[in-house]
Amino acid sequence: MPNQRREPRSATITDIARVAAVSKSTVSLVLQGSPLIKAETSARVRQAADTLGYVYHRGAAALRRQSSKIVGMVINDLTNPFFAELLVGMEHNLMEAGYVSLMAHTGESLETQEKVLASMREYHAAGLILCPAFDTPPGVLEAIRAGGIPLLVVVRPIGTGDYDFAGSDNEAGTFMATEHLIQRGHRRIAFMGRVGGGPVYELRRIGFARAMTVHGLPIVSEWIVDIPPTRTGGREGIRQVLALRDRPTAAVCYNDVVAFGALGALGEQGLIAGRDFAIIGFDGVADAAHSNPPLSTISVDPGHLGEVAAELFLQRLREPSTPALRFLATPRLVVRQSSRADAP
Amino acid sequence: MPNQRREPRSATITDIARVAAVSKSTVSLVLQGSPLIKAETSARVRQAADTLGYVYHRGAAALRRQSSKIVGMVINDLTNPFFAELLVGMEHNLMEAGYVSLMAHTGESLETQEKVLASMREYHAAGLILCPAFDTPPGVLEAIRAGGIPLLVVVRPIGTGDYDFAGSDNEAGTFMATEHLIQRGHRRIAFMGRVGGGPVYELRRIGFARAMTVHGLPIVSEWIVDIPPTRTGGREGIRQVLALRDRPTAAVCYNDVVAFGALGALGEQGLIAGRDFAIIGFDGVADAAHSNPPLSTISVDPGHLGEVAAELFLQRLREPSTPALRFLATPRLVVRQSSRADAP
DNA sequence: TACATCTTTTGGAACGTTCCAATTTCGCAT
DNA sequence: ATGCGAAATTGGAACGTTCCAAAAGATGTA
Repeated sequence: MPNQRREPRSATITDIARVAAVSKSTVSLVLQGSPLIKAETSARVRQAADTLGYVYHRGAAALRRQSSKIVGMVINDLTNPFFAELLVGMEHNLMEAGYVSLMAHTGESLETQEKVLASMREYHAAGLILCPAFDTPPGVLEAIRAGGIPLLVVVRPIGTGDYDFAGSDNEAGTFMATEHLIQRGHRRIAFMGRVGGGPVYELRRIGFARAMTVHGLPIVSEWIVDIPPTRTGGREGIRQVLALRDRPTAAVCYNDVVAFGALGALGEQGLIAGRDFAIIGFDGVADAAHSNPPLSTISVDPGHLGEVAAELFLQRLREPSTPALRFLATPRLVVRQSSRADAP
Repeated sequence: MPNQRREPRSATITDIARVAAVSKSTVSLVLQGSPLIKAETSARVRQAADTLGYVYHRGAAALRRQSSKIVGMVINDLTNPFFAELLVGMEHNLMEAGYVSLMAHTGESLETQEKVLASMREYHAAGLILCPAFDTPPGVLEAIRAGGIPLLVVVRPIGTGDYDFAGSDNEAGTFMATEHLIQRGHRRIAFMGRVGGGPVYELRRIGFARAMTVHGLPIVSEWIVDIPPTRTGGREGIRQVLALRDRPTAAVCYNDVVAFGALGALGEQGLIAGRDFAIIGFDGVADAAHSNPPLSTISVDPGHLGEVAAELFLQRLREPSTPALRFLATPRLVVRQSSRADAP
């Protein structure tokens, strides 16, 4: 019989006051650790609180002082380990700072994103961290800003306004990735991602294209493979690439998840990445070190990015009216098996 | 200049009352959709609320009616896709039911778990869903129960008390897995996981052992490989297994993550899972379908398990004093490449 | 017109805190 | 004893809701 024996009513500050024979104001001060209260009284109050099994009512406190320790986190896709690791990093540092995360998952649906954002407003979060769903219109930001609530956008920029943002240098990343493959001797290189997949995609594709151009290599339009940015997409992409006449010998993937799909599809064809074909991903999720074969990638260290994002956010909370903060993680090339062999 | 232009003070029910020339009681009733209020008045109130940009203050409401729509979710390891998918499933159904998730990540640390549980109590969550960290002592449950707050334990049972629980039939799962390998002709089969890794490990090992025994196969103690239940652990495990004299031809892995590590390590040795060695995982995470090679696994459909868990929890909230609820997902054998070939 | 009944609206006390202003208590010098 | 400044404590209003009991309005009946 679980959840039986429910307390008659949980103890309040007033109950403590009665037991400790002081006023509730005193109790409040003690609980806040005020130096105004005599040590002796303070001890008595704490004792009473203990025996009553008192638990602080953050809701009531938040109502009175107009501020909460809740931060709303809106995440687009937790099944992508990149976002999971990012979330863990953010949550960790926020918790460290005494905040607690009201989390909502949008699954890339604009509709649910709209819904949860409204909901977070009702909970009077101290601020919002948003990993926007694909194609989030700038109006969404305006709506939040109009509410006067601190907002940090993560990973995917939205529109052109100036808001706090933490992400990574996508163009530099794919530039490095592509250059790495070129240095391995590859000349026909594919780029696999969702065409029109927003600014992140755009920048990554541009970085790819720039590296190709800089090294005097042609960019064949068929090499820009249009697939959903998922594992399935990656599989599909490799199938398309392998079917091309004059087929590429390497592929830069939009992200690690796509790359994982690609590794799988190669294996299916009896090919080994890093021997028969080169694959490089983007993000640097933990799994990349353990895939088959281990995946070369452009790492932005998602966990760390999350922690930095949290710091940025906390800074914003401390300083509500300071110019827009912006952080771009510098990506790092991590070479593993999947791109190790030279081009044929 | 973000977050500027902050509203003087956000509109309250009283403001609406003034504008609509009614009492705040009326406004409250309207907002609750009470049928008591005349349609005409109701419209007027709603209109006023709109123009004021009113946003409902859930905190205040929760304080007054002693109940909240917050559910605390304590998750041990989001970097394991199993838990990420589980979380997504739970969160989805809870949101559907109008609840919002206060999420905290413990990273398998008992200390932070203790801390976040205390914190959730302060937020007066309507209930708690706990994916316990490894080796969580039963005392933790008692503490929560003493607070009289509905609790659902997920995935990992704790001690012997009767509390609401949602998990899967672990023994049946590894039994199936092992039997599947045996039917493929394997006779020397390893089991890789963290020895002493709690009840889930125990049951999975027992299922494995039972299948071996039932089919008259010996269980060699060296085949029970002791590794951390992570990707790295999986790599390490395969290395150990391959080094054994009389080496096994197949391995049942504690979970999919271990299996992924195993696939990677096999590849490193130039071996292909499903041709040179058979691997089967446990959990059925989405990635399993896309690994290299695709991973055979005992699927409990984590997303679905999450949804069911949420339903169980909601039922508990509706019926606070009903006997302990218990759900065990029936695992399903999913055969993919990694175990497809027959034993040599 | 007066009364009963039903519908609609409302005052105000809660919920558990915080914090200002005011009060009491204390220690100490006169 | 008395006064006085500092230290310690306290009363009570506020935060934005809900909801009970009661009041007010509307409608119908005798």
